[in-house]
Amino acid sequence: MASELIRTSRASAREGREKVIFEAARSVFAEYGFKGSTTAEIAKRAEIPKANLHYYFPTKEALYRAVTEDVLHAWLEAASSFDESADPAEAIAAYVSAKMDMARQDPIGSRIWASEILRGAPVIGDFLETALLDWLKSRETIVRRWIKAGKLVPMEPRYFFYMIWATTQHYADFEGQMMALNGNKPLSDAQFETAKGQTIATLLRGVLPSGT
Amino acid sequence: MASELIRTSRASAREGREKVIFEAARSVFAEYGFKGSTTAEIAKRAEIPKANLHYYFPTKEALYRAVTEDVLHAWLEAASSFDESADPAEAIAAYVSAKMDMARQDPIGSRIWASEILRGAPVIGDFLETALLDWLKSRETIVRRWIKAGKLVPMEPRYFFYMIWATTQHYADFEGQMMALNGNKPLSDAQFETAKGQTIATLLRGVLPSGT
DNA sequence: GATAAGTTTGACCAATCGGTCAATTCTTCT
DNA sequence: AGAAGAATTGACCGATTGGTCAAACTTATC
Repeated sequence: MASELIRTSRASAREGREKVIFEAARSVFAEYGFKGSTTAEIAKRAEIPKANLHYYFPTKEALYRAVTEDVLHAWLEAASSFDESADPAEAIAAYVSAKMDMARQDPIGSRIWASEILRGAPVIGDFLETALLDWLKSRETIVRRWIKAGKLVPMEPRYFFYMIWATTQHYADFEGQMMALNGNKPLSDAQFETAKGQTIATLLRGVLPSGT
Repeated sequence: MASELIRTSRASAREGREKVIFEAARSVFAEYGFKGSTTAEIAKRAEIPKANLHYYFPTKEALYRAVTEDVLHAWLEAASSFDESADPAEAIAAYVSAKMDMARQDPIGSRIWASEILRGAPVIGDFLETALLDWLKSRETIVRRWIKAGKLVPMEPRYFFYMIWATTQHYADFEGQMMALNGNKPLSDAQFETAKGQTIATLLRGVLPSGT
């Protein structure tokens, strides 16, 4: 009983320390990519000695993999918000909205993803060719069905998803550029909501048949 | 006369060697970012000894600055293809087309840009706050005029440009992801033309008043 | 063909890299 | 209190980093 509580407390203390390192690693990897990141810098941001970091994560690569898998997990969660049972406008709006919110709440995750792709996706390559491809194929089928039903304009679904991914990713990856264009301040909540609403509106108007 | 010719020949030989190093540097910087890149790797891709690289470019930073300024130059050229005298549909189509072609022809340049932004734009920061901001402001004015004239749907022009930048950039930066989703082959010319046409069509339908 | 300038290169340097290790301190359990 | 394990840390290791340098080699000029 007591031992269990204590073990739990110890375990949760460990979890806490792991999380501090994990978050430090996320920010460094997002900024410098895998090669450009150093365990010394990660340890510094986590405010622990470097040797202690290697006690929790034996290698830089192990830490990077942990961070990357977490990003994958978040991606899959957002992906599930594309609902085939809904009508196209609702499904697209919900999906874009979820991805925009993700970019807003976790820009670092998006940047790690971008950094991985830029480097040739050595770690998430498998995921792209399997889970992501499966997801895309199944959604293409849905979109094609909607097109046939006259609910969407004729198009190649794939490139439409690329537009969605591009735009939502942009709000995370190019935050620095947007800040420079916004008086060196990040987008306010109001600005972001405007951007999100307008993005959804433009995309929907772009693929919904006129007169809808 | 002879001396001039010879000097020219020597100078052009130098130019040629500089270009080899320059291109090697572009590919390495695009892949690993500034911090993750090494002069050894750049020298290897340029097929020269590292010491020789430092003869032409004294420091890694000098080489990176040269590469970055070149990217800026290309950006400005594409920017000029947004023609205020044209009608909105034409101006937007021409601009998106130019940016898509740029992403296709020089994905490495786009990736260097992205990598810079991810790292907080230490080198091109000034450019973003001056030239890019000026460009954006002037184009916002034009777009607002079009909106007032009823030629475009009401919107915040800024976020529309973000959509354009995002999408075009995506075709360069996420080529790896698109390849993974395309049987590990890059987009064919035909696929790319389809993507480009569809992107332009969707964006135009998204901002042109219905019945246009 | 001698001289000077421009170019190439292996050897080398201090600093930093990812990672190890043994000594120490802290926690938990009996 | 004391044994046993978990966690912490400074010192250290070989490899790699950006960059230097002097010696050798080319090229252009008289």
